[in-house]
Amino acid sequence: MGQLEGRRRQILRVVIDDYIVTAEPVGSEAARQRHGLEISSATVRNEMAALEELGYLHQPHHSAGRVPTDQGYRVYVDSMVAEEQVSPSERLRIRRTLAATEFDQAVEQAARALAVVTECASVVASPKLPQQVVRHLHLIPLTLRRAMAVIMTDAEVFEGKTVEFEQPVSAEECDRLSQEISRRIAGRPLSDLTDRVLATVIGEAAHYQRVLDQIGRLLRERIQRSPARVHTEGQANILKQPEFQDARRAQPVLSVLEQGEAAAELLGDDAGEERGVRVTIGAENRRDEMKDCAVVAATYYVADRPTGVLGIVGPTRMRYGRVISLVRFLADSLGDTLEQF
Amino acid sequence: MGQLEGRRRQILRVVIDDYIVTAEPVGSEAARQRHGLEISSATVRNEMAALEELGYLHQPHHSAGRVPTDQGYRVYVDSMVAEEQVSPSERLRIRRTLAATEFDQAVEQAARALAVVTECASVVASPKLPQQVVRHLHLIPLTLRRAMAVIMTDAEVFEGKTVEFEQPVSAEECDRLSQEISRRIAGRPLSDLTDRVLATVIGEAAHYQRVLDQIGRLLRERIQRSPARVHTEGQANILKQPEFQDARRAQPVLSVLEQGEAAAELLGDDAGEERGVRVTIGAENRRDEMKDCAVVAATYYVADRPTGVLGIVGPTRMRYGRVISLVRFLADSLGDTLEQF
DNA sequence: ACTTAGCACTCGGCCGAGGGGAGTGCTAAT
DNA sequence: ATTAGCACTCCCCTCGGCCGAGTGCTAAGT
Repeated sequence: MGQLEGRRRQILRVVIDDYIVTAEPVGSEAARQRHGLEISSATVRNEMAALEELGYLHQPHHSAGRVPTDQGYRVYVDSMVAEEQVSPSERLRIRRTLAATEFDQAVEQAARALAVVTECASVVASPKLPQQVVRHLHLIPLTLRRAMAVIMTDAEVFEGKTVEFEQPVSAEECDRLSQEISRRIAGRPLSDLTDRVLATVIGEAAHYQRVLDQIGRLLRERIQRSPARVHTEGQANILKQPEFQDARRAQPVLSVLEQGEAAAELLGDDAGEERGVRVTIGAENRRDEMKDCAVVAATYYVADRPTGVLGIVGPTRMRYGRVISLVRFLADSLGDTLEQF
Repeated sequence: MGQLEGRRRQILRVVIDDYIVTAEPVGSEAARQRHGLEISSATVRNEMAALEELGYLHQPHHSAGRVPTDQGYRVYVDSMVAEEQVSPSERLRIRRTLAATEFDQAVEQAARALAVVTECASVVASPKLPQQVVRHLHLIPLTLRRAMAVIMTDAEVFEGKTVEFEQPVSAEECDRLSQEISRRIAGRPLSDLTDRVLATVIGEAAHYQRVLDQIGRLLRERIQRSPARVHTEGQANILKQPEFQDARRAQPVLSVLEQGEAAAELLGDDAGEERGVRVTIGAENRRDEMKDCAVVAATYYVADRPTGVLGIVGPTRMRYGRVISLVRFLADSLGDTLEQF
């Protein structure tokens, strides 16, 4: 696809810049005036016609101004958007918010902060389980024959099914057992903990075999269903956007956001190996409910391991420069915060 | 507020029944026909005018049909709505869903189920902290000088701030300490655990004083801020309602739902001592963003102690009969589910 | 005294026409 | 290659008129 050369490029940029602010189709004269172009509106018109031909702009109807297409936004994001620095005061506010949280609320707070500053809906998919590293496992005795397993990883604490003992186990034994197991599995990623591994973990404690089996099963189930905790905030922000004034247009978008897994997928929770901010525009999204939305997402890292993914969902007409910076900043901040524990 | 006598009562009921289905102002003729009244439309008109005078109905404009007022819905809910039984197949589906969950997901699943069956937004405010009973506390060693406290109550597991030791503490010591503390505080409600109580809990272990202080502080903070975990589901359902087609009308409602505490308050998380289902209609709600909404809520009980509150938020025009039954059923089911752990 | 038929009236919603305005595409001149 | 000029297109808003649903009132009926 033809490289866009100087002036034409500039005009595309101007149109998009303008549209992002006004949410109205941009006419040739408006574009010229508002951005101080030194050429006549007729020339602008010619260029616009060419840009439409090339698929970067679209005309809602004959004799209306132009509106960017997904493809238009694509080249805008890839090569023309100026990243707006996050202001120091904002940086500070966000850092403070995160610093004040407890471990289990960091993810939630990050989502909230992101929603507030971007004025979009935010999604934070907390750690993909298989990659989390086990830190500690503890069996909390419920009765003499039952206990609940609580597992702490580097990124979250979760509790799971209760496990049953074959014979009564005292609280002290529970502790010993927990210690034993913890010591051996700590530091391994969850995905390592297959049955085989667990089986060899405690060779001697044969009569705890059943417990281990159950813990193994519990872990496996968790990992497979991988119900990556997803926090979504600021869904109501979507309704503030002019393109979503009609509830019927907004409804499918919110529905997808409400399904945690679907939302996480939008952020690219699988392909999320690459560093940096990913932008997915309109029809590029897998879900076609999202064809009028753009997703800006980044993977966050704890101790240099990709740990989770976070981002925002808004109309394709968004302030990419600002949003991209913010998403990057929040990914970094959340990573740092989690790292401190 | 004169008692409504026979026929007038019936007409109010008919109007509301009709409006709930059609979402259109109900005219005298329509009311008469669709519900087989044996009187003429003129009589119906007279009664309607009277009902309007009394404040039960409202006329959007001159020569339009009638629409129920909050007060109209109030008497409808209090004395005329026929509670629709939850169908056995639905009961079964819901029970199954809940039975299949793990402890930490029960609340979430309940919210989801409620949203699906009522087609409204659902809110489940998990346990009010002060009343939760401590089951176990465990210190997970992070380093030799830091540990994270994980507390399990009868209704949830939560982790809290890290605590710092004055001198190195081994993993085994951590366990002993956890045991010690757990044994003494287990069975008490969280609200009991003031500093004084904690101080006397372990008299001898003076050099752990600092740890206890920290745990005390942690608990107190948790209790005071009482960030009752709130799960909201089905927000997008609001957008399906004809009264919320305009995003500007829906936006404030969704905003409130997104703020967990605000949503929980709507359900009456404080006054929630009384058994049974509570219905709050339109302007009765504390938040005036909710003036077009009704809230149907119930407290759920674990082992006969009020534990949390759950309910739905929808337009005032809702199928109260069905929704009330469903909310009651889900409160019971969730209570049962939590009880099993 | 209540009910009902009849009727004039009111109001929202739905055209269809018409004017204004923004913006285009084309052509011809620079 | 650029630009001024111009006719044209289409949206949007408003206005008037019409239709229909529904009312309130009055007068007659039971």
